[in-house]
Amino acid sequence: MRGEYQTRQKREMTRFLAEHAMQCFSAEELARAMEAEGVRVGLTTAYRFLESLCRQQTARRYQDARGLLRYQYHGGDADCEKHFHVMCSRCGNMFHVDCEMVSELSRHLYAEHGFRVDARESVLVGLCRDCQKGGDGHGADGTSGRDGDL
Amino acid sequence: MRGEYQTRQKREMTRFLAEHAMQCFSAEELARAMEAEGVRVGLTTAYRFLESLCRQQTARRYQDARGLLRYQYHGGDADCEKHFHVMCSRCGNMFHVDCEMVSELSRHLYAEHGFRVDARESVLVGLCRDCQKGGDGHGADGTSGRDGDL
DNA sequence: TTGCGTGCAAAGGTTTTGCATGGCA
DNA sequence: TGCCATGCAAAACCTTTGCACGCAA
Repeated sequence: MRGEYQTRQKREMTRFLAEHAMQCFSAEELARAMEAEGVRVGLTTAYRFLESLCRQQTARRYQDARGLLRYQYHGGDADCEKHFHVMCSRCGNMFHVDCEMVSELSRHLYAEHGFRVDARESVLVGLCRDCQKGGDGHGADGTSGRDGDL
Repeated sequence: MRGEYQTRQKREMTRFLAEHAMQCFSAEELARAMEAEGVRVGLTTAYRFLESLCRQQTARRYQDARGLLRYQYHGGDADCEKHFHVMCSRCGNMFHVDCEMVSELSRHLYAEHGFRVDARESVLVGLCRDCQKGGDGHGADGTSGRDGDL
């Protein structure tokens, strides 16, 4: 019989990510966060789970400023053609910016420069509002309660 | 005495990169390309050389779609605030797109969304002109004679 | 002669894979 | 019972570091 099994780990990771939708986690951060919730999840399992979410298009994968793979759960309803992905080089988080300039930019780059942009995969880098304020930053743990939109 | 030494490896790598300005190489690709030119350069040396170019601002470092570190030599005269960096997800090369929309976009994102973009670090992903034409692509070796502007 | 540069080998860190065991259906 | 899922350990990968030797100045 073919099909996926519902396991404790998957159920809990899914719940956790849904509760922290749009936040960004590396596999290790997720595993650690799960442990903090009282659910031990192996690193391998976290990797496999996050990869499967990406395959199902319910999460997005990207590399943060240090080259670490991080994942952002969006539940499948993120219409990523319509917003920019902006990543803060300081805290490592990624945000969505809903903006009418996205389509304008895509159109322009194709019409004038022949380049077919994939907005889902493109990431603008810079400083988010919080990190511009200075201070010592929040590290790149992705768990600081920030949500996915600027 | 403080100062840099001019060695055969540095001289040859510099020459090669200048001849292939704006093309993208990983350390391994560079080492292999040098070998093809009859100059053996250790992988470590290639890494160190490319990193030093980045420190001197004569090259830029980025990660391609597979997470590999790749370097683009631009000789220091690239005014990267004024163009987009667009990376082809198929061939892995990065191109510059001189475009007046860059500053417009930066201004807009800051004014309307509070995000301070760093155009030098930002990479738009998609398909370059060549790869849109289909065919089997050229692989990601960065040595296919393409130059850095679309 | 001095000390920077080189390249091998080894270490480092992240992600993936192999495999025996455990758990869902 | 039959598979799928899990997690440990090990492998795979890319990149960086340590160190002895070579070479530029």
